Amino acid sequence: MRADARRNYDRLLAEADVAFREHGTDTSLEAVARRAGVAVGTLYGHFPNRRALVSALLRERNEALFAFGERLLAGVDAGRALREWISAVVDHATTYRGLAALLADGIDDAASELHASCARMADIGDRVLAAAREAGVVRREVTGTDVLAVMNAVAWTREHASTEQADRLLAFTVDGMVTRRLPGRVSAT
Amino acid sequence: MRADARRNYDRLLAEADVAFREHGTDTSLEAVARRAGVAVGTLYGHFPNRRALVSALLRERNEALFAFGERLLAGVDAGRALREWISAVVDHATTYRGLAALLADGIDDAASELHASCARMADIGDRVLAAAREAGVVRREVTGTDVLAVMNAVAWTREHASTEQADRLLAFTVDGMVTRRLPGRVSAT
DNA sequence: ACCTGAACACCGTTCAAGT
DNA sequence: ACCTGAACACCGTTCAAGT
Repeated sequence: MRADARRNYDRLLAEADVAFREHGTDTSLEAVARRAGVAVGTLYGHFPNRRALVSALLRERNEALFAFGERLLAGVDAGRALREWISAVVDHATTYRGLAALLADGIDDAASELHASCARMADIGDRVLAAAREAGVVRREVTGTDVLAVMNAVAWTREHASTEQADRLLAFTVDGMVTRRLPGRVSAT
Repeated sequence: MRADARRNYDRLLAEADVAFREHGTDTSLEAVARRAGVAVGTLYGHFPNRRALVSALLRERNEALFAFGERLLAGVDAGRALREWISAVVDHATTYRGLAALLADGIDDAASELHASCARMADIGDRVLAAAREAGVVRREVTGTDVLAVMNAVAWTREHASTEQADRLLAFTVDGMVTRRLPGRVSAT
């Protein structure tokens, strides 16, 4: 990669991060290019579409998330691992407004640049869930896609209501998935 | 209202319904006007913005929903009433793709054309919830906004995953909100 | 090998001019 | 009282022409 290309690539990523943080993933790509001091064509040269840009921005963050998941799997408390995994993914899906929708759609669309990381997330989720099931802490009918569905729904609720409200929703749902329940109190997440 | 104005108004509503059903609430208003055989300015004359158009389309549907809610309140089984109310609102919020987001945002935005109907929905929800609480079938910490949050989250999940998946999510969440639980089975909704 | 920027097709919204 | 359609400002995406 040529030195100037590298510089443009980095600038585009940096400005995209700022814009996504501020206006969500639906922000204008033209504006991103403008703020990066680059022609639109340059942006499209590096990132064929919006998802590719999002995907590139999430790269390191994804690695950290997956590593965290593996660490949870190596731990002992399967019930706690499930809760913490869900929380971690929700946090991740909340990085930019609009990201929850991209991720939810990415899992079903093999052509999406986000598909690989979605699949990886699903895989870790399956294993965390399997461990929790084996430990007898989740109901047997809970599936991996159930877990994905809660995570996305809760992330979306953070965008459209509040973090607090989303966490309450999460608490009730996890409680409905869990085998035992503390009497009279929503279980902590 | 002049006769031609009335005709344009009706045509716009009809075409908007078709377009919203097909492409969601984010569809092009220019295209709606075009298909209605009317200039864009005419559309804006009748409906100052997208929400006003959605709101007008939902009018009768809203009335039916509210009437159903009142009927539920007059019934006897408070637990069943809560479940049915949630289901009914989820169905309603699923009329057009993108509607769940509009409704979720509408409750907090007093200036939104959808705010009044959102408030009405919230009010009925509060009363249904109060009855369920009095009957001892829901946990005491469940709030009216918790109920709103589930409904919106589940409606959104219908858009981005599937009706089946959304209904599973709903079942788990309601189960987490409910006082008693059938052993080993997700309760029906 | 990469960048530029004009080109095309589309959109939301407003408003002077018409009837 | 209502409608028209041009006008303005914006956007996504492509691609011939440059370096």
